[in-house]
Amino acid sequence: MDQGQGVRHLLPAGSRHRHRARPDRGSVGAVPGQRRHPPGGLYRRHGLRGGGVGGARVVDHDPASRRRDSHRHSRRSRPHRGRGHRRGGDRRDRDTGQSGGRMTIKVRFAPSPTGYLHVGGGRTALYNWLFARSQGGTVMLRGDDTDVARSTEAYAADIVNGLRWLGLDWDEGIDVGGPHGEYHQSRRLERYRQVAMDLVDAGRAYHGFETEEQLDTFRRQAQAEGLAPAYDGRHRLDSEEARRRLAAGEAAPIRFAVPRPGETRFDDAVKGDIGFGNTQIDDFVILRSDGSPTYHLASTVDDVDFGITHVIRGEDLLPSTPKHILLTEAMGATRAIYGHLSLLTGPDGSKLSKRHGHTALNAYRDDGYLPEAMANYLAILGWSPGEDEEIVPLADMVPRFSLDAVSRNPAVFDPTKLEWMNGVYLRQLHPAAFVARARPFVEATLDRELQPAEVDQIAAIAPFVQERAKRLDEVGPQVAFLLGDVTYDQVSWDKVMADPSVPVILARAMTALRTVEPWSASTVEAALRTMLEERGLSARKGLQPLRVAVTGSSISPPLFESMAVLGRESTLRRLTEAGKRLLDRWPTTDA
RNA sequence: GGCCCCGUCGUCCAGCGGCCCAGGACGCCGGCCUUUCAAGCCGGUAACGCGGGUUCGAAUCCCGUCGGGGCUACCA
Repeated sequence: MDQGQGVRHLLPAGSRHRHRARPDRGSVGAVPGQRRHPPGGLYRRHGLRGGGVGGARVVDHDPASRRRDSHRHSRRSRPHRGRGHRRGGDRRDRDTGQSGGRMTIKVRFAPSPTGYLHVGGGRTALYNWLFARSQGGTVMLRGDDTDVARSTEAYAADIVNGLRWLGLDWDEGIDVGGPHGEYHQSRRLERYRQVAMDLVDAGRAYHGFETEEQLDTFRRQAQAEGLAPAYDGRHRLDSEEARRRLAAGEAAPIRFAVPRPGETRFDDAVKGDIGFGNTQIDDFVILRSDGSPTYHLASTVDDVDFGITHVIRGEDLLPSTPKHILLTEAMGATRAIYGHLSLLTGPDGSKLSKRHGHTALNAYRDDGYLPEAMANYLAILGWSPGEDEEIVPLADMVPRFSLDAVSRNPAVFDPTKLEWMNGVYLRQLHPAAFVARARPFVEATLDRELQPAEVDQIAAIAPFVQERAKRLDEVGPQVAFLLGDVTYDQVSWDKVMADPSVPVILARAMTALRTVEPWSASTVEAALRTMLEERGLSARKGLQPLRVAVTGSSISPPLFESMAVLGRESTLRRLTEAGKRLLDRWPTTDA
């Protein structure tokens, strides 16, 4: 077999040590012997005690991990995660799982282009990136497009764009190329087939001729008996007969022969020690009867071939991790370190999905969220930079990131907090940058491009919009009054303009404003305040009608600045127009 | 059903056996500021799921229980 070929040279010397248990370091409370072998609980937790006929036998072909197993520890014995421990020179070792030497870590984003980039996918990518960058490792972007029917170019493009938008980059991958040449799984089909065939030759996999009924019956029965509904290969044909049926032209998928009994365990980089009894793992299909690879095969082969050292992914893949480990080791390769991130959920606690609102990252971009805010929020959702800080730009996160500081709890995606954070980032923007970022949104509101003079007008009012906006898509409506005719907001008009004092206020304001010289926010303010005083009006009462008349809404940027930017002529025209509307007793909207 | 993961304010995070009648942030409530809306500032509300055990001492360790979630395909 040649499966190992693609990997061997990618694994630096010393990498065999990486599975060693991370030492219990320095914690006052650690009671080593006891903690490492929790009384009784461990096996029960993994379901290997009850009726444990064969008992738990570790089937493990990797000497390094066998050594690891000899002082396996429960997740509770994970090294302390406190701030003090996260700093300093020992962090690298703990994160990489190695206890000596240096290993170049390599991670991958492996989205499948069967949909838009999901916020959860973005977060996973972000954590991968943060981890790699904080460790001086490399990042790869792979296209897991084995599902030909559902994969599209458009989705693939959306994923690349979304990742870039978030501020991530990668050293090799589908769009940038790299030393491995081809990063699309759909173009590596031959390789997967070869691996599958080699596995068959080695007796680690077989052509499965079981019928749907057989499988169905098996699962139903297992379930009825309270056993794992994991197909155990009982209908597997001997290779002689299988060969015969194949030769007769029958198509059959290739299944991996899971060694049973046995146990597959691993030290998850975020969850700690996890084990599965092999009876829980079915003889899963690795190559479909049409010759295409399943996710398990393609993904595992690629992780091996591309030298991925750390597989950091969503917790939904945790139950299939033993399959990947078994496959990897059957290929003669060294397994990667796996780290499973808990899922993002909706307010109801179930996996984030469309019914919870937007799940596509691009929807947030279109709603006027800043990528900086999005990245920050996503990072904070499940990880804490410490120091009670939450506003931490991506670049600052890098040196502070640590995988074992990642939370094991699922996190509710809270758009409200995202919005708050977006406002914080919006306010931090340089005014010119704010205008530049807001411009497309204003153009979208107007449905046309902005003239240079209009951009200048917006720039003049922008600081006042910036300090109150939470999203970029609020800017258009806020500044629209500057760019064309006013549109009166019905609710505002009804609420403010009905008062009998309004016509007089409008008239006096016009008189006051006609002589203002020069025309500026401060002179306008002085003139209007004088007018207010003469009429004995409060600012609250006297200014609102002017606001509605000039901006069309009772919600607007500050009035004096708005008038200043609008200009005397337009301001007076709008006050006149509003007055006319009142006289006509025609207080409707369609201006 | 089986397996796995998870359980601190409504939400996110901190907490690593005494510094905790639990801290920060969002939200919410109240106040200040104020030309609207915001922003800002000040204050308040609110949590260790439950039961045992270990210990002088438990949010922290152990066991159990309950609850939530994920997976359980020739999808990924």
